[in-house]
Amino acid sequence: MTEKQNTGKEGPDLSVAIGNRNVSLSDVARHAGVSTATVSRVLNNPEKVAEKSKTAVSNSIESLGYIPDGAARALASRQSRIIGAVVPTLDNALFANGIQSLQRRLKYHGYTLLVASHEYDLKEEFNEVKILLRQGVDGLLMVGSEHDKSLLQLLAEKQIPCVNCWAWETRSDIPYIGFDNHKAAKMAADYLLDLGHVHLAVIAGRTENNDRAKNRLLGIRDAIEARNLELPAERILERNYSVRQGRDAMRQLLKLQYPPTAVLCGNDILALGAVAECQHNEIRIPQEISIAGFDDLDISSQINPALTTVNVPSAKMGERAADYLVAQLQRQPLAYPEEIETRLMIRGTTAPPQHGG
Amino acid sequence: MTEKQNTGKEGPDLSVAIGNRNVSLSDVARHAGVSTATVSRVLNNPEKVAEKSKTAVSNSIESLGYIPDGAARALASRQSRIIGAVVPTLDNALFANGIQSLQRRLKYHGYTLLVASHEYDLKEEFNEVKILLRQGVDGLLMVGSEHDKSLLQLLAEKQIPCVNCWAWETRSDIPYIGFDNHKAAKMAADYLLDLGHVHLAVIAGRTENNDRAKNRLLGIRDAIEARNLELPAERILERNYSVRQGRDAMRQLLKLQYPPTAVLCGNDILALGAVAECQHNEIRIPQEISIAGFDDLDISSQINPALTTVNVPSAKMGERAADYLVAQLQRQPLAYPEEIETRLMIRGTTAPPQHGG
DNA sequence: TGTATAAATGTAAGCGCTTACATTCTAGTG
DNA sequence: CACTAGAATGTAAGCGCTTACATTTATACA
Repeated sequence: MTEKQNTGKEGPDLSVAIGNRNVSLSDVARHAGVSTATVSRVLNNPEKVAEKSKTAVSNSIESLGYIPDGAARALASRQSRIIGAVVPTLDNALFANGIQSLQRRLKYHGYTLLVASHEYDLKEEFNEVKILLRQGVDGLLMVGSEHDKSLLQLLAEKQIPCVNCWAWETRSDIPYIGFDNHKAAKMAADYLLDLGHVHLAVIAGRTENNDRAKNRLLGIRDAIEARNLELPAERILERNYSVRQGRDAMRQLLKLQYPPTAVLCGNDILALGAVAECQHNEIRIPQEISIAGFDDLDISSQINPALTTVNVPSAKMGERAADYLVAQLQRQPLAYPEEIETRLMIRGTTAPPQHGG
Repeated sequence: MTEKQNTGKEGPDLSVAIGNRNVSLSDVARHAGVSTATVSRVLNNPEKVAEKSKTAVSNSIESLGYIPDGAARALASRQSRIIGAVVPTLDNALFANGIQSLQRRLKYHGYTLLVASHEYDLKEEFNEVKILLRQGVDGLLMVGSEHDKSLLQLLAEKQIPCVNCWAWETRSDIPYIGFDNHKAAKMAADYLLDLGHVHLAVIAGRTENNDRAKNRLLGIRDAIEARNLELPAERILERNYSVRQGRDAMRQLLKLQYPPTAVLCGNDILALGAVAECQHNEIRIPQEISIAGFDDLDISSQINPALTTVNVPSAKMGERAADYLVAQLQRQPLAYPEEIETRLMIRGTTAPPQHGG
């Protein structure tokens, strides 16, 4: 195929040299002796190309070390094959896990993931979405149900497929693939109440700008009030996502005149801290106090005693979200929002209250 | 599977209106009564534009809701303002934390982060880098010192600023911003040896395709051999990154005819498992057995007893990496590779061996 | 063998920006 | 006032692809 006076010395690569210009699609076309359109087709619609030219082009691509230019492709085709995700932070096992799984699945579908985080600042979230849109993402994943007003408006304008995760709502403009934090937290609270606990306390995550934490707290409160019991303010502590803060909160609860017999935590990290603090004070779990978490991290089932908690299938959620977004992009009408089930994992940190405690 | 004529009665969606074309830079130009070049200038070199047209353009941008098209900009300017990072997985607190910090800092510099993960598969890593390059990243962050040969060649061709993290090497084509795993692990091992331990065991992370785990193991071995002691094969266990596997490994070590008096773990997660298993068997830490970790996760200082471990400043590393890459891109020659210091955090899980144990 | 049809390929017009270069405007100077 | 340097702006040529449409080639059938 020695086109023109092209010294097709072959051999892998080399080329390069002086004018460090990257090899472009038209270089490939020339090298393979076809038009640029044909090269583009073997890249995007190989079924429309004759076997013969397909192999010629593939060989040229290989030997020139051609890498398509995503920007040019995105500009011409109006799609970037990039999906954006905006999460509060990666520095939270739950999100990291879900995002990892989202990414794996997107890769499987041929998409790439662009992540941004807003650190629990809704204005910042809006800003990040703008940046992602600017970068030309084809689809968008967000966390929770609380967003800046302008965000929703922007999304409506842009008409980009998007999905909300880690939460669940039925009436909404944006589809959800997630779970009902309120319901799940209520389930955990009901379980403790059924065991006979009356004096509950809550170590919640920060609820500001965080509908997940808010709804979990609400679910617990609703469960308690449904039984005509009370959850006084001094028994509701809000803490940042850290083991240390979980410990601090528990320390404070233990100082109360009538300490709770059961503590519900907004997430496992706080629960782990609560457990640690009790052990530090030689308070026996679950005999003297019951503790429950939320998330079911890997570690939670491994500590002594193992933590009772609500299992949140983050990985599954990430996967479904990927499938959903890709289906939307490929106009497969089968895709639909989905409520992911949570399960109460009853383990060693909970038991009925001590009689005559 | 009603193909075709499927009227997507479905839920939300609603796809598109009619003239949904996005507003472009030339729309802005027309609206503001200037040329496209001027609009572009106020976006990229505002100092070259007269105050008057600057405000006119800004107003038009605002009122039209213009969002620049990143692909077009990247194509024309040859830079995307995107930095790529390829990590083994996000599902590891250490990486998630470093990436979070990298991202925060990149944002500060006006860059966006594109993350990929290869799940400890070097071929896959190469593949991911190709994808990132295709997407037009301006710079690249990778983890560790072991990479596919073709990766290095590709990088050399592309001439893109890049940096290796979570490892440290002085002679290398690629600059490092990280720490010396060998040295740090040796430091931990030396500490235990200094305490008088003779029968050490190691629960290492998976070393295949993982130079960090490999070097940590090597550092421990070197420390031991430097004292003419031995580390027999049955005292070296390799396990995946999970608390459960840490427990399993410790269980196995405890079954040995002569159990170790001290166990060095390749990371804190494994160490947490090891601690849990001992507690489960009512083996007192540190009286009967010493355990040390590596990474210093948030939780490690909060358990009882607190875990002795090597502190790895991931967040700092991510930040420095961001600064370095951006400096390279802006041709600021001040940027240089940097060794990040690790520290041994001596806490409650380690003590001299029991006499006559 | 000729013709209709389908398959394969080529041609060339953009996609929405940036930027080199050309042009116009402004203000300072003799 | 004519002239000039420098600032501000405009013009238009791409950047590397995709894709509608035109053209050529292959295939089937009478």
